[in-house]
Amino acid sequence: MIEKLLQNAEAKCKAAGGRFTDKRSDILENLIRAENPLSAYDLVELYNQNSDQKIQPMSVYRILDFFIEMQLVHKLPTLNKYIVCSHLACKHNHKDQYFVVCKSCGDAQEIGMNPALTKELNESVSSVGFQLIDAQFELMGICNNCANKVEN
Amino acid sequence: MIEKLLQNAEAKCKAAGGRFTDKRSDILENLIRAENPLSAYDLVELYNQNSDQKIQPMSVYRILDFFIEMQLVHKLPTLNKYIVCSHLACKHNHKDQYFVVCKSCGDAQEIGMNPALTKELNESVSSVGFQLIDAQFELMGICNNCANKVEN
DNA sequence: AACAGATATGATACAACATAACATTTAAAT
DNA sequence: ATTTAAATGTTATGTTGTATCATATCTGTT
Repeated sequence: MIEKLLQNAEAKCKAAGGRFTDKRSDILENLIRAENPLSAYDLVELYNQNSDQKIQPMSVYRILDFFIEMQLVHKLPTLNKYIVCSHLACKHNHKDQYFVVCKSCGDAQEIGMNPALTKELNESVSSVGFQLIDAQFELMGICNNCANKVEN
Repeated sequence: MIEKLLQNAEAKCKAAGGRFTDKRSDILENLIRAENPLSAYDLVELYNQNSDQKIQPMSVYRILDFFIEMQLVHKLPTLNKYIVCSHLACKHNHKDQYFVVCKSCGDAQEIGMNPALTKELNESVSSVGFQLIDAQFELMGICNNCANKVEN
């Protein structure tokens, strides 16, 4: 299963003229296996624990930037964490999506943007004199799991 | 004009059982006068340049947290900067809003969320098993000013 | 196969953003 | 006047991210 995702990722990188090096593959795999979004430094630690090789933060940031450009990874700026794109398995591109993040457990879900929403955002942004470049965003919420556990 | 905004802010803080100290007032005023969102360290510098008193980052962060709680200031996580609420002049509360940030000049505009959008977000979030807590978010765009200057 | 150019990583240092923890001051309420 | 809570001071440190220059690796061309 993960193997498939990695192969698909590799294909996308190569199609875009990028390489899919061992380090990139390992970092991506760690991010795929993670249940929650991870920070760059989380990935440094994970890699250095599980590999003979060592990696440094600078390299992880570069690798993350590369994957973000490839649209295989998304950054969640409110958390300063990174999450794998939920469409790794697909062939086509998904430009417009947003995320809900559980304030309690940190779980994040990607949500595809429906056309009506895209339209609404574009229009409202135009109305204040802007053109939309990137509609990706995050919302804060609580997942049903956590909502049931705590009565906060 | 600014005087009015500050008075209004003071009233809101006091109504919520908070104080509106000189430092808080000065920090808020600096943020109101700023044309763009400012970082906490920008505010430290501004304050220390323009006042006999000195302030430290820790205090600025505390003051910003206070104002965010009072809903007088918003944080823009993609920029790590802070912006005054566009409804400082109003009496009523405005919980749901989002922002467009110009990638070129850093200008940010607050946009009120219309009910249809709120509804759409709530529904889509529910559909992936979450309850929405905070619908505030940022979009990346380019303002017409900058769009006309550069042909990028 | 050897080279040239582009892509990727190594290594060190540092910048920018943010919080922890404990002490002191200031305001408000009795 | 005294107590209590709120706000700020102070120092240190944690976290996130980038600049810069050197080295290695891959890819295509001859």
